Amino acid sequence: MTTPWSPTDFSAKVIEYYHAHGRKHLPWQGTQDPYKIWLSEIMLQQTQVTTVIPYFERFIESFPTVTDLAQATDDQVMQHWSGLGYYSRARNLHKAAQIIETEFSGVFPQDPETIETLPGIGRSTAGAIASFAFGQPTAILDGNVKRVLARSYAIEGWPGNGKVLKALWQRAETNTPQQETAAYNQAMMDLGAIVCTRSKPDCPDCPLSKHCLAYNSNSIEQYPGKKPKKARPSKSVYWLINIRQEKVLLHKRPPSGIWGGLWALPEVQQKEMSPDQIQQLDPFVHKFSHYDLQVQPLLLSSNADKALVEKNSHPSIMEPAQADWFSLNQLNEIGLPTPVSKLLVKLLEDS
DNA sequence: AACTCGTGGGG
DNA sequence: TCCCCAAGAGT
Repeated sequence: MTTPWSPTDFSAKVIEYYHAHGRKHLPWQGTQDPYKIWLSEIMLQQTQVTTVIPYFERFIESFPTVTDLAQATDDQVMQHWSGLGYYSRARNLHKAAQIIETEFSGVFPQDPETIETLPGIGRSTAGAIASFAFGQPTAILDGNVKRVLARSYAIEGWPGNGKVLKALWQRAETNTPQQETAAYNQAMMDLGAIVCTRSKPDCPDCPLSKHCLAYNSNSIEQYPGKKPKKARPSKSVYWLINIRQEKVLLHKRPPSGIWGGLWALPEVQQKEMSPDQIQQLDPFVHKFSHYDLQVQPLLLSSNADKALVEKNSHPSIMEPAQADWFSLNQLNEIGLPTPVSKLLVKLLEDS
């Protein structure tokens, strides 16, 4: 019977791993600038490191400080997030930058409770910023830490479950050391990303294997518990492609809902145009994590009734979407959903 | 508590 | 190809 790690021995092993093998040269490391650390933490939410790196570099180049970000337009910010997904992150980031400017005189708050009041920053992200930027002894609990803790202490159940999450936070708080917290937090994520991976973990080389309850009971695969799977629904829509004088008509999507704040092709559920006014392009399926979107792109001929298009493009009369015409160059200055961007690029290549 | 919110990597 | 899920947060 294996005895579990004591919190002090656990954190000592983890910190030792940081000095020997931890990641220290990612683009947002080697600085204590809270703005850069904050930006990286937001981009890294549910997004892999290799995906984030080029977005982070471009973003910092265009908006080097929180003041630059606060003063940027919505479209500028969304353009820099285009393709990264979870666009509420970008809208909340922009809002938070303006709050920091107006309510905190441009100075990033240091205590975790205040940091967590900013939009888009939850408990774990607040803990990460407070420890990395300000050296505070705050705990984090991202996917990596959840996996390492669930295995080390054989914490059963899916982390999305409230009780399981509470148990994981309890263990995270207990094990987070008061000293060298930043090194500990970074190393926990490094262990999860490099050694304690979700498939084929490298237990023989893990500094925590000696007292890892899952490893020593040969039940690594049971931890963390898996998310219950559900059927993915499917939606069908038409996208209207209306090109006049080298410009394409786009609509700005409302702030809430899918692709909020991005410019997309006008979308309708049914087509009410006569067949001679439209050309059906190749249909395709865009797969989200929670549903499939079946898209039938419709290329409108130049004599199609524009008024009809406009009418169909506004599902709600109460809240008409913002619409505008964009030239090819202007498409680089706004946020576009990935499938819209791909479709337009393909269309322009063919013509 | 359960659901929503993107996209891409890797098995 | 299909499926899981990533440095989670908001509602």
